[in-house]
Amino acid sequence: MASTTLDKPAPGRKPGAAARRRVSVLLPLPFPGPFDYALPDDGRLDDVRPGEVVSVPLGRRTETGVVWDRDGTLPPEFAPPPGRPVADGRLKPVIARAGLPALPAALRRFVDWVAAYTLSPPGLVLAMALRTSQSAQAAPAQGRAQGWAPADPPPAGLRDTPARRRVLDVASRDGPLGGAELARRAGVGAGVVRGLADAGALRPVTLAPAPAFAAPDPGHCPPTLGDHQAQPAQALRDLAAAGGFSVTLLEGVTGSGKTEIYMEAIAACLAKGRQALVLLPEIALSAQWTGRFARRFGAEPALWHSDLGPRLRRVTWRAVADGTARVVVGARSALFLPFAELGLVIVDEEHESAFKQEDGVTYHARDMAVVRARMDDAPAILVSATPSLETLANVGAGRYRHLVLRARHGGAGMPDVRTIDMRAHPPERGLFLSPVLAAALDETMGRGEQAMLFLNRRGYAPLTLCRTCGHRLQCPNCTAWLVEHRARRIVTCHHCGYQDPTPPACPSCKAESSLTPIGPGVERITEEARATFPDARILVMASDTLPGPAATADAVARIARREIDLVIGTQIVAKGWHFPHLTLVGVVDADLGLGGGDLRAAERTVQLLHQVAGRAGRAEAPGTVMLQSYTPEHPVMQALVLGDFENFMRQEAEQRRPGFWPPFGRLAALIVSADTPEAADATARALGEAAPHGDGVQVLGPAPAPLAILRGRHRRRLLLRTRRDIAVQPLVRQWLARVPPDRGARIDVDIDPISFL
DNA sequence: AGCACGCCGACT
DNA sequence: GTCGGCGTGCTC
Repeated sequence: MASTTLDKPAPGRKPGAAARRRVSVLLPLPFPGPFDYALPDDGRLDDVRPGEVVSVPLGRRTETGVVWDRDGTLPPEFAPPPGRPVADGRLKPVIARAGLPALPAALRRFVDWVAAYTLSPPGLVLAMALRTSQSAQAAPAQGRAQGWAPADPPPAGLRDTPARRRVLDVASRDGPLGGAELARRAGVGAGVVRGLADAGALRPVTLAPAPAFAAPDPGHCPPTLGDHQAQPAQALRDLAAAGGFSVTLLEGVTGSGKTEIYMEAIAACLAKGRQALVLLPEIALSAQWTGRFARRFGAEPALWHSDLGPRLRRVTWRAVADGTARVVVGARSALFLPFAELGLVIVDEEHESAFKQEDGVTYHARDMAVVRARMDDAPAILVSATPSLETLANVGAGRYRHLVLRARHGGAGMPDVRTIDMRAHPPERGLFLSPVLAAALDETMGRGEQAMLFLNRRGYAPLTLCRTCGHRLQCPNCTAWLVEHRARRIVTCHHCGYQDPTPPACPSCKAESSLTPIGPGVERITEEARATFPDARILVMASDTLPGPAATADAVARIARREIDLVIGTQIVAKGWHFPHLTLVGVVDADLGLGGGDLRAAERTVQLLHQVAGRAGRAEAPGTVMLQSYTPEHPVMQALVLGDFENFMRQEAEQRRPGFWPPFGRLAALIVSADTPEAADATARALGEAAPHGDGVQVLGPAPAPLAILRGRHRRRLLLRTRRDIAVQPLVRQWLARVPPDRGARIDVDIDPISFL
């Protein structure tokens, strides 16, 4: 964008007659670019600098925005088209500074980059960085506490008593303190302090607010590293100490000690006086992570995620900006914090698809973390036991460095993974656990060890069918079945949240007790396990049975205390939990997730099941993993059985390379949604006709989206695929410009789509 | 995103 | 005769 921050009056012209001095201000609203404002005539804001947060008039309201500068930092094909400049006479003046710390240049460049890459209005990206200012505006600058320091020189003729002596000693030794605290530490009553103040021996001072975050100490409790860890740990320390942008993949099986190794990089970063950011895919993991961090560094990290309270959010945001928060651990939104001196970015479990934000601005936090690191000229570390093919391809191309931890910590062996061929060992009719798995569970619990059943499906059954007329319970708003949740006596849609009491009779033919559950969910597996193992202490872990991070942490603690014999869970159990007494993991349906034509179905299944398998056998007892499958010969099952992830990923790469599928090509998805199928079709057809074409460019679709109706909106999809050396953004931008906007139909763009629904 | 203006139905 | 529905358009 052409407008620079401060256009000084052209030399030789009279100020006033010349162009008014204007500033670009980016507002946290969905406009295509920043707006220009005049500096007020009184000169109050003449020294306003890029990044400063200001309030400006917009229409008849007042908005908070950021003084913006964009001096050609984006590659031209990424830069949004410049807006028409507004005539000087129509400029409104900036109202005032908002009293917030300025957004650092690296963050401003990052906001521009993310907006250009994701084809989002930059203001909406800025909104993520300002997600705190609403509350910051409301609250006045924090009130400063009153404290007392010894008067120097002391007033003449001060009566000296032992109590007064102690107060003055404490005040000079411990620095200025509040009256109550001073009295407490000196072991005197409040009257003594007041007396000294009245006598002029204590002078009132304004106390700096206590820092909200204690400084972590890199030397607090350094780990004793195993032989296999020493070298990678040193490599990461060197990287963080040297600074400068780089990306490193830290790969190591579960239990190889990846966390303690990358904490050494954090130590080096801290020692260098810079801040570190750690991204976790799910905030439920942060409790466990925070504990480890505190043991290593003697202080808690700052936490950042979407449901922090407004007060803590504000305090944290400011502490990150002024540098008192040295280490932040958080979810993807932490990428947009105003770090004063960011020196390291870590993405743990980098393969997790939870890093992809799907609503609002759609971005992949792993990829944007790398961009953020580049903006701050800092190293990035991607961590995983099962790295994504994208990251492995970057390693293969020499763009990323690679550190591999081979051994498992403490000498524990890798779990023994086998398949159970469900064709040869079918469960009894109406049941879902094969006799082989049931026997293994029985034996494990008989030895006093813990077992786990994994099934990535919530509820009782994924489909409910009427035996009389064949009717299936379907969501009224989506192309999806209603899932029965027997414990809550409801049927619900997992896509839009619709729910209804479980109908007593078939809604179609009115036949009584004719509705039959088809297939298993965790609730149904739990029912089966209760019947098979009546004495076992069973705990169910699913997102709808664990209402928050605290409940999740409590469940994990109960398992660790051996109050549970059998854990039955969905996705949530796959996370990096430490279960020291768990020795058997049974995967109820290992084939689940392989169907459905998703580009990454196989990769994701391997990653998920490997992660689940990693819960087994961490301490002395070796673990066993049993995969119930109808296709045990499938490459996914073989990769898990042989533990040969590397070979599997190589094959996966060779399947994607010829068709230029990611990571060997680029994708952009266009999702058309409208109230009626006709409106959706019309816009989808118009997009299809205006589709870009050329060498290395291909458009697939339009086609009904797999979820053809979602939340009552009819959806169509188009997919743009290009060679890796062709950027999709300019193509999509021009493409959309060729299609006239149609009221009622909406087009959402998803760059690098992960979900194909 | 707000907040206007703007032109068609049931009410004091 | 008005209050009010939310459709379209604008905000430097």
